[in-house]
Amino acid sequence: MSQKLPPSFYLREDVLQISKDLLGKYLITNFDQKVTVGKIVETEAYRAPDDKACHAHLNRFTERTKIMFEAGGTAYIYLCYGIHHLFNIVTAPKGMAHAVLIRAVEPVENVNVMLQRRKFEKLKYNLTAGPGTLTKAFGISKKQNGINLLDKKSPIWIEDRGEIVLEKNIIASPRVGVAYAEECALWDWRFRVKESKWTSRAK
DNA sequence: AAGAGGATGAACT
DNA sequence: GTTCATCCTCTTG
Repeated sequence: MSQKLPPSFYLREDVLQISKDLLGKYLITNFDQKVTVGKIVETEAYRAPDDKACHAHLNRFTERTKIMFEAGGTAYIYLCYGIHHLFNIVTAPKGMAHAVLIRAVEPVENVNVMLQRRKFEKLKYNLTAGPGTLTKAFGISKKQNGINLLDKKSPIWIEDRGEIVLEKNIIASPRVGVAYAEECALWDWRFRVKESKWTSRAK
């Protein structure tokens, strides 16, 4: 049992709930006829206009942030520190700038392709732990910014394979790298699967 | 037109 | 724990 998540999943207005619901779902990319699959084990929520850590804080609308105002199900990918491509999923109806950052996945299928892209000799727990590393392992880059994950031709999509992560198995903690966001930096908007070895370093 | 800084990761010591 | 790789976006003048 394996099904692409429907638009209704992304169009909800509770980005915190969606961030938690995405745990245990499957991220799949298909580039160069290579299909890679990973189970999502760590996410972070960003929500304009009140969240100071969100690029679209106060609904700031620029060339970069305009993607976040698209309808739920759109990919928001941008370059961080000049090096890392970070993959977010836009949520909520068009006009609301909410997004979920995918921070870590557990490698599931075609791990050898991920190893190749990362230039790893053998499998290690940091293969896909961290928002910048998983995009590299999955071949995601800024070029896919703005695509619709629900589009039949999309090379990136999310599947539900019937797994449910219970609330008690989810650890909420403050987001990382957002110290500048003042009181918002304290919000527990980072979610990870409790027993997973594939999340980025614990706090 | 220019400059600062960032939702990070890896390789150091 | 520290450093640095490295470039796009936004702000300021």
